[in-house]
Amino acid sequence: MLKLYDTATRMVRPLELREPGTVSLYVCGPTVYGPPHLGHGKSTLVYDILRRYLESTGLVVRHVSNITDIEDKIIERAEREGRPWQEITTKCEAVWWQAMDAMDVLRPTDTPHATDYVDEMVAMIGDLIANESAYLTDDGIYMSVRSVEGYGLLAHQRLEDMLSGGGDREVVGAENKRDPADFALWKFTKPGEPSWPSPWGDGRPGWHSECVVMSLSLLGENFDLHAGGNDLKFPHHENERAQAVALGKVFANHWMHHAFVVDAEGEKLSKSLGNFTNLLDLVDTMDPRSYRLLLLQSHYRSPVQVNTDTVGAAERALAGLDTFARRASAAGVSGDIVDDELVAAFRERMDDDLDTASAMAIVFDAARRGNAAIDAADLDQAAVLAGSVHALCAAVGLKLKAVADVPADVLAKAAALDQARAARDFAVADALRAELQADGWLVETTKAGTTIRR
RNA sequence: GGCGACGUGGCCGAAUGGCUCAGGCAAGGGCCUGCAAAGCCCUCUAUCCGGGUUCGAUUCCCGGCGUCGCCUCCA
Repeated sequence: MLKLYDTATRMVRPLELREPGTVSLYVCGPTVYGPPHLGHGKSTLVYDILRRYLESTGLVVRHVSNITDIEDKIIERAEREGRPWQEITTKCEAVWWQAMDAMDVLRPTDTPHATDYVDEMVAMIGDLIANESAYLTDDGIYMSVRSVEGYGLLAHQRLEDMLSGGGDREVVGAENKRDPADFALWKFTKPGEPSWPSPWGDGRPGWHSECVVMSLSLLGENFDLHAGGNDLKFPHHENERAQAVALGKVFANHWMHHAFVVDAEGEKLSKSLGNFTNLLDLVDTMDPRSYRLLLLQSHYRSPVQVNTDTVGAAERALAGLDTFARRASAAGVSGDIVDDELVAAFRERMDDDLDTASAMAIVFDAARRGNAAIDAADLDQAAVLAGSVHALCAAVGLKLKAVADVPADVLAKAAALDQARAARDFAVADALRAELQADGWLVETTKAGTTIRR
């Protein structure tokens, strides 16, 4: 069984399932107001890896990840550009899925949109007012965090300590709040802003109310795992939990948070980073699988640098795995047989808080031994290793390419190259190879014939 | 000011109270090859500093230095 670090208890502990055989997972999704950045890529890849791994062990994963399609940033951009806010959210969401598809990230089983759950949010806020956990002010409804037992569970700080420092930071909505730590559940609308009706006046839900309603609505109380970026621990997740707890509901059983994508100085990602402007740029210029492999070679709770150097190194490592897949296929040993011991070793590493780096070390080692087996013409051994490597890679969403896409004219040139070699006309053969290489192809001339790939 | 994380070889990056401290990238040598490439074999280099606990610490504790995160919208 998978053991995961739990932010609430600060321990690696077994992920206990509410319903045996099924994992209920909620991942905080994007606010759609701009192109996805590298950090979104890490987030979605980390949880895609988790999900695929769980599924590979036979579990059913109910994976809910929302689209936040109403939020201050969306409104700001709409106003700034003089466009309808829906135009922005629709466009940005389309771009989001485009990037997800490029990275081969599985669509969540449910992708609730905040705007579809406003009625439920209003109902929940009403309940919070009714039990005096929330109160009405001139500019909206606020949650009274002092009323919540155990507030600070994820922040691991007492409220007083959280509020005592911070230097010159401003307290949002200070003039209306009873306590500086209180947060907005409902914001009354200003002219020209999107709004929904409520018993207290037209307005829009606060961000923290969106996720708690969507997660509880789709997954129900006491769902297994709530996940997101490190920054969401506090206040976002803390505040989601506060609302559920105030209503007497049991919220997530386990909390998972991943570390950021950072720049060369170890600082959190700003707008553009490294040599990539955003996620679309990365998937356009590199093999998107190499970003997945880069993350697999580190730990999800460690910060990671994502730039052309690090992704490039992963791309070359990936090329080695592809080569093994290709050689195995050429040797006719690309079957489905797996080595149970390898799978067990792999799972042991994965089950230990997703030690993907060590798990991948097992895969690389298997690929190396597989290549050696092919060289030694030990095809039985090669078949088991090839099948295992394929299966283990697939378990973390990495699809190896056993066949390269090569256009007919290039293949024709390769055939000509082989004819020249057969005729021992090496001058012509070398010229043809140089031509192909000049066009960006990797050319391998072997006894068995020439292979071409990118 | 409060809370927390991190500091491993040329680079990235796991693990670990002792047994030769993964793996990837890069580098060097070799095998193979018409030559390359790919593959395989071999080699190379590390646990920030100072104390402490211990038979023994990179690992645990304390201190220092350095870096970063959260406390405000944020994956």
